[in-house]
Amino acid sequence: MRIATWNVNSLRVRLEHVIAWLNEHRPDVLALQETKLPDEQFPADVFAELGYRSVSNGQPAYNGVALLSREPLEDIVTELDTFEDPQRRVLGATVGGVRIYGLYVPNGQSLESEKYVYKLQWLEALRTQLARELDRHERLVVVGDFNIAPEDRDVHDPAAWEGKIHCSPAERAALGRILELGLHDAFREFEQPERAFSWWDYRAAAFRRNLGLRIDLILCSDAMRSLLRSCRIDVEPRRLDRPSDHAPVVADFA
DNA sequence: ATGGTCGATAGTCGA
Repeated sequence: MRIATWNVNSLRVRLEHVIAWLNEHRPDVLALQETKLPDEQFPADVFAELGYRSVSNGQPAYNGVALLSREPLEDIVTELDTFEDPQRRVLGATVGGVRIYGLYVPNGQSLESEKYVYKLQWLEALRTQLARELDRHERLVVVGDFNIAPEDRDVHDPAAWEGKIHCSPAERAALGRILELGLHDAFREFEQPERAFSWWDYRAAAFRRNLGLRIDLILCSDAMRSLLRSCRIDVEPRRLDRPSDHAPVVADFA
């Protein structure tokens, strides 16, 4: 089972990139973030032609997540049960006996921002929800744009980013508490190239200089880790014209 | 060079 995640930063703009990528890589499940589309404008028919069912949890202009799947998506959830949130950031479904969550974790903006408080509260509610899901589902995979670089090796310049948004101790601790539930960062289960990132700022030629962060993650439960065969970041779509600022991340399970 | 670029949208906000 191939599971992938991609923050597309507007599905309207990136639709042709997503279509091409689906046809080339044929994941079983693709989680999308920042679709920036209300559900009624989600191009479900386009994906259906490619053999993908889909579910959208969208809103206009901001946020928005979706799941595409070759097999039926069952028991869909669109909320964190313990966190009232008008922002559309969560989509969970069961596919072939695997519980899958696609997430767009709040950015947080800066440590002084109210959005940072919101981010940390949101992550705590996510922890509560994933604990409950693990009680019910041995096979759990949680993917998406976490807006947290787990470790300094996930940051192009750790000194410059020390204590900054995406890298602050509180954010990393919040992610750590989620991992302590019994989840594993699939990417780090394998030997990887150094300076491997999944997001590069549009400014200052950051991609060409590989000045990025690894903030797009695939987490998996113990049972899924035993099935995990590979995990990689596909930087190729970042080279295209009008790219998303994020690259897709792909994990293969037996 | 203390900015830079995108996307959604219609003057700015969010990333």
